[in-house]
Amino acid sequence: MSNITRLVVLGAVRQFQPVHGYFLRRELMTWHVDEWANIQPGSIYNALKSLKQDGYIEESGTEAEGKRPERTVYAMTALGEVELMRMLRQTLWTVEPFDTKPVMALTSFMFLLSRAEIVAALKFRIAEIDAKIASNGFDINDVAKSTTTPAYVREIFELSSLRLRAEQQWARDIYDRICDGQYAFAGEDPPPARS
Amino acid sequence: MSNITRLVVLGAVRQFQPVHGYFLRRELMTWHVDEWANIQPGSIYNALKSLKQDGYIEESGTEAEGKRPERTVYAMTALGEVELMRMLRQTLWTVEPFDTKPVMALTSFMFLLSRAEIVAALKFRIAEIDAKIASNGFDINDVAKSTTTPAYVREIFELSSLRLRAEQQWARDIYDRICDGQYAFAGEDPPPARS
DNA sequence: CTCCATATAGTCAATTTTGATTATTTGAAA
DNA sequence: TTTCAAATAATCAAAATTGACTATATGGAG
Repeated sequence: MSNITRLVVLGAVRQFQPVHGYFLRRELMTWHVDEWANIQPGSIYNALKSLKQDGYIEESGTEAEGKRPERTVYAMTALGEVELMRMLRQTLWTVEPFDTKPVMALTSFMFLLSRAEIVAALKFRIAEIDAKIASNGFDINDVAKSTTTPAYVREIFELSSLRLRAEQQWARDIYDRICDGQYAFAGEDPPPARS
Repeated sequence: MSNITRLVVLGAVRQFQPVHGYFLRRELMTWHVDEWANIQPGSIYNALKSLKQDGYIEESGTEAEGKRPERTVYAMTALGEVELMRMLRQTLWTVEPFDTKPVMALTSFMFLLSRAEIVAALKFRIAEIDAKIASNGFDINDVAKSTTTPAYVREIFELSSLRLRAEQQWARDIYDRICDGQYAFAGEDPPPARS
């Protein structure tokens, strides 16, 4: 499966463990992961199987509520904790000009990292986006040189650059808010209740 | 395969026919389809097979240049023409808040439709984006109500809305330029050479 | 009380995608 | 002139995804 599916499902197991597939399915659907990460219910069960096979999660038994069907319950392993952090960091420190899913997944689980790292990475991302936009400019030149490529393809890169600007604006906003103390991160107390 | 892969490959066959898989592969890679549509070479060959099976394209024979390996050459069928237009229209008149690929694919092949339809659809899209942004607002409310959903998930919708604004700006730009006569569309003469 | 729509908790076959691999040919350098 | 990297034109197994399907249980309407 895509890394995003693994990241989202592993992150969700970490957050809700011990947890069964159907719970994750319902919960993640309320997060609209089918829209922003293109994860369908079937993929969740598949991800659980595959994460288990890799030793990142383990079956902590089965249970049944009333006379409902049996449920397989999963929990993180130590290996899984490490892998989740690795995937999260990898996503945090990489800007994808065309794939919107990584930032979305990142946003859902960034509280697992420290405030300091998120702040540093956001700063990095803001600068990195300038670089990607510059790179798009060169791609536009390349495309213009090809005689077969339709001129319209240029518009794709223009749109990508505009979208990147939007993400940059968003990164700036959230950067400020996180610096101001909003949200709770790893190793911190829960945030003060908001009005 | 995703509809986008089918749309892009069918559109490319239409543009370059009679054409063999390896040409499409190279050409589409210069369009960076691996980046903006997540189409890998293998998917192109698979799309060709599947489009052929559906009767949208046909093998118009095989050829070989010098002592190079044989190449299978494809061309559109009448059915394929209709299907391409259907897919293109479907994409044109639908705004996807999270998936960036459809607009990208659309942009590559919109010249197959008439200028009048593109202009009308862009107008529609500009309004539709306002609606999607409003809808995001309600999703934010929903998410806020769930006690299990992390508050950060809200940021996903904020980011989506900012991205949609960017796409709206892009649609406005290109709308103006197309109204001013830029680019050539179905049933028009080629555009005057640009400086 | 009975019926039926919806919820529960998945599974599974078919379709797609990925990435590695194949087997030949060409071009350029040593 | 040999040799070796890169290009040509794919194929194929393995992995991932989709969406339809299963089989039971519950709750509410009539």
